[in-house]
Amino acid sequence: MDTAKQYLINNGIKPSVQRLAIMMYLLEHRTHPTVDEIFNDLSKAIPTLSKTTVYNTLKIFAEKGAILSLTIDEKMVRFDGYNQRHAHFRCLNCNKVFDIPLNYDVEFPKAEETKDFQNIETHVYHRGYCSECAKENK
Amino acid sequence: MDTAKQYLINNGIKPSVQRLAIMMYLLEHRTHPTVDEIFNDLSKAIPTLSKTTVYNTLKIFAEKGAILSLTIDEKMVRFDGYNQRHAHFRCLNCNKVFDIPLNYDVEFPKAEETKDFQNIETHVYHRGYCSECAKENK
DNA sequence: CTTTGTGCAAATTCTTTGCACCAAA
DNA sequence: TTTGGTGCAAAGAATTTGCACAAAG
Repeated sequence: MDTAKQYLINNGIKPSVQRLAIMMYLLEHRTHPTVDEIFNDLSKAIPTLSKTTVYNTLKIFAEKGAILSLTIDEKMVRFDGYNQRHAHFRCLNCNKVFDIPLNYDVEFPKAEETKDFQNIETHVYHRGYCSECAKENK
Repeated sequence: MDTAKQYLINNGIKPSVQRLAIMMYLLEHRTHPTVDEIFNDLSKAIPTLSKTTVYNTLKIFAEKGAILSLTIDEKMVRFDGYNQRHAHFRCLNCNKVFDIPLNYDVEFPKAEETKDFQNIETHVYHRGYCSECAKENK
């Protein structure tokens, strides 16, 4: 709770009840939640919460670099409050997103054409079938 | 043209006028076009073309593995007919998507939790500012 | 006070669906 | 004729926008 508050301040984000709740939610739920999931869960505790605020807040968080917005899903954006290096895996059947270890260094290539590019984020995504769904598809 | 036709057949896709045109478009335009871009450009040559057909067709292509669907963009899906290993870079300012070289091997990790996962596709995405936009932001 | 955040409703945009028509085997 | 592809219009779903109100300093 205080950790989340400090984390927001460190990232140049003014804490509010809503922002704190959303940040804490992301820190506690490593499930790459969607806007809807966050909204539905937090609405129980904060009945006045609006989905617009969830959208606004997540946008600010991502812009300030406090969280990562994941585009691995075709339909909607997902969010990740986790700050350690890892890759993602989305199951093409059940659509769940998993964290998976990243054992190698992902470096931005120093090619001629891209040497003036300013790289901010690097993402590694895998798509396939998770252990559960791979079993069923047999 | 014949190449595209053969390519479709090899991937188990029955060629039609529309499908051929879309496949050729993707092979000729390495710009990771969106549905709208494909539709607008091809409408000139095929005035009866419908956006639904573009959607249908791209979906089939991606399912059969003939093309790659890219989720690097927050708003819409992009498509890539290129079949060699490479990574992508999206400019956060101008939103263009670039191909960038992939100099290292991206392997699926053999961790305990993911050992039964069946990996189908691996994507490496970068986000940042392209040379043009990095210059402007100075 | 003044600035900034919140939340409702409406609008926008991308994508999918239902269904009728068309084309090829 | 039967199967599968195409295309229109409508529906659906995620996200954004405009604006009024509330909160914090």
